[in-house]
Amino acid sequence: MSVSKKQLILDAALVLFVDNGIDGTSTASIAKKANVANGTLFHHFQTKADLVHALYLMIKEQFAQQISPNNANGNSIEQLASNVWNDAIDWSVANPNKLQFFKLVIHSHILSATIRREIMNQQLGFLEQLIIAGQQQGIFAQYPLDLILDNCQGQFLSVSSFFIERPQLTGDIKYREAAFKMFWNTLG
Amino acid sequence: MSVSKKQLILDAALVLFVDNGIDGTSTASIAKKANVANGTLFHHFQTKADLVHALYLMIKEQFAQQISPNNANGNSIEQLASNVWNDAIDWSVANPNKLQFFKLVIHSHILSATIRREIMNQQLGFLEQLIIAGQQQGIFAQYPLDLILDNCQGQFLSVSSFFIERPQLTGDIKYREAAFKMFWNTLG
DNA sequence: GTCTATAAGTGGATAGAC
DNA sequence: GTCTATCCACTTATAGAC
Repeated sequence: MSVSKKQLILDAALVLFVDNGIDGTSTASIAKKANVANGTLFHHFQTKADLVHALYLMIKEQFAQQISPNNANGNSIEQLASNVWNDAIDWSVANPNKLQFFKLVIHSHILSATIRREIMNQQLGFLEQLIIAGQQQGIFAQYPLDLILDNCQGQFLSVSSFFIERPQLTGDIKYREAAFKMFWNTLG
Repeated sequence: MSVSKKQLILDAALVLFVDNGIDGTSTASIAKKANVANGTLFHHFQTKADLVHALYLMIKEQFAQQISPNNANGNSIEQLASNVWNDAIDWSVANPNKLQFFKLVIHSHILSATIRREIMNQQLGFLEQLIIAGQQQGIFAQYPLDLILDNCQGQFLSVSSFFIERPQLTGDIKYREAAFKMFWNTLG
């Protein structure tokens, strides 16, 4: 067995959640798509909400790994911001289901409001540092940080979805540059 | 009877949808909260999806009425944009459930993808005109219109939610001006 | 139009053998 | 860990009396 049943369940769940919504996907259908027995699913995940949360944590880790700026030294704020933004967009386009799942989780009621808020904060930690640095250097306007972060998340989710729905535009430099420019202008 | 049963059902549905999600709300619970029999609900709305759609149409009409710029003449683009943006934020803060319901519908799978896309386009019609005018006057950058619209919707939904979750900041001029500035900067 | 009663099916979750 | 079999509460929607 090359892939664990637990992983098969998570993989099947992701596809079904994106296609039918989280509430619109039954645990039975997940087990069936994963070629796993119903009971096996509940052996690995106590409840459906636990499954959703575990799937989120798995994807979040992958996302964070791709996005975290690994060579911050010597780059301008704008270059750093461009790297982070475009890495995030690239990740979304390469993993459309995972980005869509993020959106589903944020708006779903299956996880508590507390967990959903925690989700958002964790995901934007790196961005927060960058904005604070930019404000200290006088590059960015002194808008309230919490408002900036919510605004940026809104832009990221909507623009990611835009590119996911139009794969032929992903490599279009005019669109890609415009997307970053709009994001960047927001901060100034 | 001052309010029709149909309206009572719509009112009850809105509250329950926002609290528990659309899929998380049963038709039985809607009927119960509306003090109406189960069968009455299905007399007025053939299916649950029909009820959701009808509720959306009702709210959309109210929103459009508040937002549509009624005195476009003689104002600068920036003044027009400010009016539209702040009217939209004011409406959201005054009708938090209705704004949250918009978000639920956009991300719900209960309505077909076609209808959801139509929803977005309709809601941003007035904004499209304003952006085109601004581009023609050279005030805005020549970013692709479809990308701008998706970006703006993302900003509006996230910033509206921000103010709804923090009512004490609604009247805070620093926050309100920052919110508009960020939106406005995006376009330049 | 409104009600009661109920159909017909699905949901998440459990028990217990292997 | 994995499976089969099953419980039972709940869901959307309908039938038919008033």
